[in-house]
Amino acid sequence: MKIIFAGTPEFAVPALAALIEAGHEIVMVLTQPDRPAGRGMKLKASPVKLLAEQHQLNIFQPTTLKDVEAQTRIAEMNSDVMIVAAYGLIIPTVVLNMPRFGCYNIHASLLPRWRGAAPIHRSLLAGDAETGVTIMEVVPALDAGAMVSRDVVPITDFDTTQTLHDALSSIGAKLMVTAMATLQDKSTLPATPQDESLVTYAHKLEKSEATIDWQKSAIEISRQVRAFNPFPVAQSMLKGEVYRIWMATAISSDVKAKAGEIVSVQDGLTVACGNGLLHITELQASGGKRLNAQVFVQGHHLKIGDSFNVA
RNA sequence: CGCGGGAUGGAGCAGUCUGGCAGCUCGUCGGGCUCAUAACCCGAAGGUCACAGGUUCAAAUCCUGUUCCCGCAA
Repeated sequence: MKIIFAGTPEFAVPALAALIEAGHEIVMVLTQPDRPAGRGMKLKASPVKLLAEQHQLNIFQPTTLKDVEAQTRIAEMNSDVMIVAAYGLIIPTVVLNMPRFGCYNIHASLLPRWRGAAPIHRSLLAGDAETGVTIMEVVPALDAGAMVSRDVVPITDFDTTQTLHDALSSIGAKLMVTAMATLQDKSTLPATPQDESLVTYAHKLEKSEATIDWQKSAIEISRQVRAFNPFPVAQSMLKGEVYRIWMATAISSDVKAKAGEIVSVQDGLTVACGNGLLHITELQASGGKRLNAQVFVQGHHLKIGDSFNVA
């Protein structure tokens, strides 16, 4: 089939790769314009663009899809279907209607739960027992289209946004390839509408949510740490320095100590919370690399009784 | 040239301000203790202090340039 692929970050890469592998004709790849990013603020190409370049695909990076010139270029493709995976630009209705079989999206949650920008983070933060991927029709309203297929992934106490992201993006790629095979075969894809009464929204992460409040329970803090790995990373102040906490698990315990206080430096770092203890296994000092907590302790001379700022 | 931190035996760090014997916590190797151990005791090896130049009687330390790593911001 003649496919237009619209995606930007790493999440979308496996899907594009799988569609190429499946033998579809990718007539155009839409991705966000190169932006200044990283240290030095050099222009940086999106992960999807890098893959598209490797396969010498037709790349299009408009700043907006609202102007007629961009819309004309897309219309000229005479595509069968458009696939959207974390593209990041609003797609006007006129563009949604261009491909013969319409427009399909890969979304990293079990819709209708967690529509919106940060579904993986929010499901982890909320302590959901499971998450997943949904393939659905793209409609003008945000992530509100009828659902074509889905797959469920359990969330463990050791999952992070990183691990779920990787798992979900590869599942999404498989589901989309299957969906496209059905569409090619039957020229139609059955879809069931979302139950509007179960809708929740996954709002974008705010930087201010990254600071740990040690008065919360260890379970909540552990979720926060894992939800914020690999970005923007949970952090806390100690002796005037910022430390980024990369990985931590909750321990239930009766140990009495003030919230934020270090209660053990054996086998990593253990810190008292409002309820229970947080066992930190990986962290990073400013200017330093992320380190296994045991190794970290050897050089940083932290003592029992040292305390992180409570919030 | 967006802002800032860093590079020191295999790992993580101190020492740099105020120039004067290369240190700490581990790891590794050897020995001891032990029924035994990731425990404890004794000992040893392991360094171009990122690279290049400069100042000095003397540079990890002060000055100049370069490379690489990290955080912020986006």
